[in-house]
Amino acid sequence: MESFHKGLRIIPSRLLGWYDVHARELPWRTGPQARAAGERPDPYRVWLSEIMLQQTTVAHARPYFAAFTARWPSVKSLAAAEDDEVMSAWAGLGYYARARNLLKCARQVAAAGGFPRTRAGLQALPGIGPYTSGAIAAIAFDECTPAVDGNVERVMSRLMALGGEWKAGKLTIAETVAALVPPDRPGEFAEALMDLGATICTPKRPDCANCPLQEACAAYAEGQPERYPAKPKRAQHQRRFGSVLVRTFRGRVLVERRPETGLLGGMWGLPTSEWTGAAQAVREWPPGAGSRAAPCGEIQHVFTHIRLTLGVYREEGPAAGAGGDWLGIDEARASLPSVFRKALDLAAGT
DNA sequence: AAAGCGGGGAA
DNA sequence: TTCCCAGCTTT
Repeated sequence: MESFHKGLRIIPSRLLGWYDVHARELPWRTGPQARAAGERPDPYRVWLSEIMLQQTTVAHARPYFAAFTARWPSVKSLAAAEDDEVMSAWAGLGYYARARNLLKCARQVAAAGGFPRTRAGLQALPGIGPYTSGAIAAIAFDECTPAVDGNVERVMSRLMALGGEWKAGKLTIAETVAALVPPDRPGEFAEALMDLGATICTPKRPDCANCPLQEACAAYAEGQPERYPAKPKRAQHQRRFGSVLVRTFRGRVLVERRPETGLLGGMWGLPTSEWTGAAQAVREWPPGAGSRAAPCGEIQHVFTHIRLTLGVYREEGPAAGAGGDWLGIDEARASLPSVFRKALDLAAGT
């Protein structure tokens, strides 16, 4: 037990020493050398990156971060954007409640004249929870507070060889990390822990030979670090079926605004049927399809908890009923969430 | 406490 | 296929 705690105590210095050499270079990050030279992170860029990175890989978020910061270089400029501009710019990144909350948050922050500088103040803002508040407070404002994300949970569960109930393990991890945060470099400690999880202490086949914390790691000592974390299995996807209409006219495509809440809330969508459990729904024509609509195949798409198959129907000509919204084909392709972009691409290729 | 919420890459 | 990714919000 004593060696266990002794091992834990060396973690901050070992980790920061490793980070000084191996830190990932990321567009939203102020690296160890720049920090040492006195450069400070921009809270806006830290916040924007943290929101984009929620349950999202660095590779996926990277081009979106570049596009957003080019178009909206400050929280003030983002706050002044139209809702639709932001939702469309977010298209393809997923978890669209993040985009709605992003705009709400930007407007609150702009109205207040800047970001709150404490964890508690940050967490009161829309879209900022326990992890993100800690990360921004530590990275942008040097608050001595932990930032526990999936990477950190994995790293810590291995260091401590946490078996048993995962809920209890997460509490232990939160307490342990909180006690380890070094007051002089809280933000870099958070970044270092995440970098270690992303590059060394990976979910499968961790690179223990190059880990700066190897001698402090209980899971390494056991010989099977990949056994941790012992998370419960997730529920299986439900299967759903439906159909979708790609109606084009004069180089534009008919779209409709989806309800503000629920799946793909607030995004543009294509007219689609109810999604049911009956496979034959794929062959039933979507609402608004006329007599000249033509089936052009199926698309498959996986959401967090739904595995969806949609029959795609294409028709040329104006809508029979009341107008609706029309977007240029290219604009629609860029503004639609992935499931509808797939349908659009299928219809365009047939 | 549990469920809802996207999308894509890696193994 | 399965897992997981710099999680948060709502019920």
